[in-house]
Amino acid sequence: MRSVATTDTDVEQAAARDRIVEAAVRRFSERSFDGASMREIAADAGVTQPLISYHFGTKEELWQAAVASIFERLDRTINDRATGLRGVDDVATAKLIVREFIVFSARNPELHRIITQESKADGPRMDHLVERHVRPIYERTVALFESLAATGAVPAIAPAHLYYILTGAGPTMFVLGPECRRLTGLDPTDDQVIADHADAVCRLLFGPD
Amino acid sequence: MRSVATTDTDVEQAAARDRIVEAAVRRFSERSFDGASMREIAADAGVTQPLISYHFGTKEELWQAAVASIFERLDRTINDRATGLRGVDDVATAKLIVREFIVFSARNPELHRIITQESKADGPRMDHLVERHVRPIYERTVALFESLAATGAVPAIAPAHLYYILTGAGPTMFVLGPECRRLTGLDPTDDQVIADHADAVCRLLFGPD
DNA sequence: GACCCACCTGATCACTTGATCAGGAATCTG
DNA sequence: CAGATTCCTGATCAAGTGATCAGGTGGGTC
Repeated sequence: MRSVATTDTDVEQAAARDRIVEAAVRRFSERSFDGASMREIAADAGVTQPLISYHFGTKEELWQAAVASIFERLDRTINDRATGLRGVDDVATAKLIVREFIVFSARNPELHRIITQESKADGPRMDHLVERHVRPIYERTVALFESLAATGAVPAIAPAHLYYILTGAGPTMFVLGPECRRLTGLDPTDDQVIADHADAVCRLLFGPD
Repeated sequence: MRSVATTDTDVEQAAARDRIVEAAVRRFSERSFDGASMREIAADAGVTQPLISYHFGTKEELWQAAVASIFERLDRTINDRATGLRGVDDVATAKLIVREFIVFSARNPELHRIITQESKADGPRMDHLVERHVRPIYERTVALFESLAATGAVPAIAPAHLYYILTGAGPTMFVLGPECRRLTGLDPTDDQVIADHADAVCRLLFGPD
């Protein structure tokens, strides 16, 4: 006999819907929208394919749910960090936020993998991604860089360029995790490697110290 | 009447085989291996789909030919630049090589688009990419960074991290060209924008001057 | 009990995919 | 001229795709 609340198996406690979203994030980020099949995602989540249609309608809507899920995780992580730093020096806060962003990208490479896949060409998914999720982050980042540049904490480089330098230099090592492992011998999931990379990026952006 | 050498149309002078490779580079880089269909590529090249099988065998081999084509272009570009700089100061040469790499990535975003697609997960195509094309470039880049770091021209950051910082910070703005256009209003194919980005990256890597 | 409703599955649809095959057309070779 | 070779196409195949539908099951309400 089992506890009352669970269904029949006990390994799969999470609601099927949540497991589907998790599997979708994994598959979409690894294999791209076209490369990931709904049957694969379903099998990964331990359900059948029509159940995905039942919960999400189309593949497109499943993708949107998956994307919303990882961006929500990013927002929560950064916001928690920012509120925890209330009252601290602005420049020190910025450094820690940048560091938190890089660590997040290392632990959740799916986010930038999906962005990279969908933003290479115009299309409805790029549209959704940019207007619904990326733009707010971009605006905040640009504002941050502008206030930092005003105090001289960061080189006087146009914010748009700084944005792509940061979102390129920070996550790429982890987005290309398997390549990195093969090419350099470093383990991109290792905490020390992640810290080293965050150090390196921060040093280039903010200077040594 | 036409010249003797051409077939029947005069717009499509290039050999069909070359046009197929060009179309394959375009489609594979934009839509990923799974997302690009051979019929689409064929139509793009103005031929039929069985002709691709005739020239290249499988889709996998077509992909390899496309990849070889862009890496060849990169090698030629960098080598031409390097030989043209024979005898120039080492640090100055390095700066110009880095700049050339960024400009190339802006004009040929397909290369990093394909790398990003295939190196997110292990697989036969990642294997091919890394061992056949990326590793030689990585080795040369690491050697360059080590000699630069020895003279203090570049911060003392482990070469593997510098490699992913450079290959991230440089090309990302152009890999995500459509996003960049939408997000920032900047045109990532504009020569001035490209030069500004190369300036910014070089300034962070090599310091101001 | 009867009813409903949220959750889930097997079967099946039309469609696209990569691959294959037989054959056509032009050019070169003897 | 005949024969071979290269380049190319239409037709077709089995396999996999996303989507849909009828039905089934268990827990809750009346």
